[in-house]
Amino acid sequence: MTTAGRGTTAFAPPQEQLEYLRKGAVEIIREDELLGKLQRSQRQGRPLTVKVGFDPSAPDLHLGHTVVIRKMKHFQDMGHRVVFLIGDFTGMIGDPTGQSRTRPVLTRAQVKQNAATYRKQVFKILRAKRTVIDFNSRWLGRLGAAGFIELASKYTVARLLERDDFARRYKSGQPIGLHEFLYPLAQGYDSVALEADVEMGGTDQTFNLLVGRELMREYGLEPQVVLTMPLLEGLDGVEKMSKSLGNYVGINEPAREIYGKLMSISDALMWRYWELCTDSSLSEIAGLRSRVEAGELHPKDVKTDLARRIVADYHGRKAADAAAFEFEKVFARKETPEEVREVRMPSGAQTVWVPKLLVTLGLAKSNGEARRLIEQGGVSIDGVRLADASREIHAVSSSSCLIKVGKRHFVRVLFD
RNA sequence: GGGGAGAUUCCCGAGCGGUCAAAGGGAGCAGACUGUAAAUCUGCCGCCGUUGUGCUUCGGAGGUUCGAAUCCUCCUCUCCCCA
Repeated sequence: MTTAGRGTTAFAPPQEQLEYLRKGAVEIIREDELLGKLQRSQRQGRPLTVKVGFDPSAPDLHLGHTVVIRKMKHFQDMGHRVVFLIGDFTGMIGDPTGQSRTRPVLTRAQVKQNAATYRKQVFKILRAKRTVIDFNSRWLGRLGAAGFIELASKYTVARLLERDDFARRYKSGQPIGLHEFLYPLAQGYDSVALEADVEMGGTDQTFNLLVGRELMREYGLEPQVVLTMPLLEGLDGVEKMSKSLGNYVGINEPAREIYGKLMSISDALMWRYWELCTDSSLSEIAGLRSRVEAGELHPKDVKTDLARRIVADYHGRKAADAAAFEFEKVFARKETPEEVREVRMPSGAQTVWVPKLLVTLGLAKSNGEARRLIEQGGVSIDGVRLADASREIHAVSSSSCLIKVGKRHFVRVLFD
C-alpha cells in the first residue's frame, strides 16, 4: 500500500481515492455518497472529517484496533482529516456490544493520562499532523437531561431492537439495561457534533454507525458515510480479539512477546493477519498462499515473515530480527533465552520449597498449582526436570539457578 | 399491580438431604507428537508444605435438621405471561 503522503491541497482523483479506501473494507454505506463527498472535497479543497470512536478506559491497543487505525491512515494518505474520538462520556454508559459490565468512572486526570497513552501508540500508525484527538464529554456533558431526552425522542425502541445484539438478548431473555439503549444514540450524537463525513468501526459497530446517519438527518445534517472493517479474530482463531478474552496481541508488548504470540496462531488464521495487519496487497497474499498450498513454501516460514513484519511495525526492524533469532533459539533449539528475568532472593533463606518459590515468582497461582506443574513435568531447574514437588533448593549449594516453567517461562533466581 | 420461572465453580450446564469440591462440555494449564500450526492422545483443572473424619465455595441473610447446593422464610437480581 502507498504510504507516501499527499498535500492537503492536492487530492488524488476521487475515483482513485475510493479504490484505495475500499481495500479491506467490509461495507461502505453508501459508496456513491462517499464518492460524492470525495468529489466535493476535491472541488472545494477541503479534507473530509473521518471519525472513529475509542474506549477511554482501555488505552492498550492491540492488533484488533489497528485494523481500523490502518484504514484511518489510508484516509490521511488521501489527504483527509481524522478525528480520534475518545468516548470519555459514553464510557460511563458502557457499550452494550458483547458483555456489558459496570465500568469504573474515570476521573479527569485518568482520562487525560489515557489519552496520552493512546497518543503514544496511535502515532506509530497515524500521522500526528492530520489527527485530531477529541473527547465526547465536550458536547455530551453539556447536553443535560433535557437534551438527552430530546435526543432519545429521535429514535424508536423498535428500531433499537433491530440491532441483532439487542434482538438476540431480548428474545433469549437476557437483560437489556435502558442505559444501553442510550449508547448508540450518544455515539450517533457525536457524529452530529463533529459533523462527520465518514465514521468507521468494526462490523460489530455497524448498527451504531448507522444510527449516526439517522440522527444526523434528524438534526438537518448531511448523513455520514459508514465504513466498516472486519473484526480480527484473536489468537484462538474463533473469538474476536479482545483484552477481556486474553486472546490479543498488544502493540505495546515486548517484541519477543508479540513475535511468539504470532507464531502460535494457526496456519489458517495466519492469512487473516496477513490481510488485516500488514500492508501487503491482497494479490501478494494470494500469491503466498498458493505457493504454500503447492508445497513450495513452508507455512512456518510464511508465518515467521508475518511475525517479523508486524513486530517491525511497532518496534522496528532490529527488534524484529532479535525476536526472530531469540525465538529460534528458545523454541527450535530449546536453549535459554538471551535475557531472562532475574529475581533476587534474600540470603536468609537457606532452603526454598519450590512450589512456594514458583508462587512467589508469579509462575503459579497457588502452591497446589505449582505442585501440579511439577508433578506433570512442567518445571525444570538448571535444565533438570523436577519430579518431586517437595524438592528444595539449597541456597548454600548454588548462588543462582534457572527455573523454567512450561515451554516459555524462564526466571533466574539469584541468592544473595 | 397480579401470576409463573430462574440465580451452581472462568463460561455453558447437571445436581434423589448425607457417598458433592459438586456430572458433562468448553476454555485454560502441563506432558507426548510437531513447525510454540492443526489434529490426536494423556494428565490436571477451589485452598492448604504434615492431603486430612481439613478448610472455604453453589445470588445474600436467617431457619429446620445429627447433616443442606438440595427443605422453609425473608431479601437482592433476572426472565416470561397478564394488567
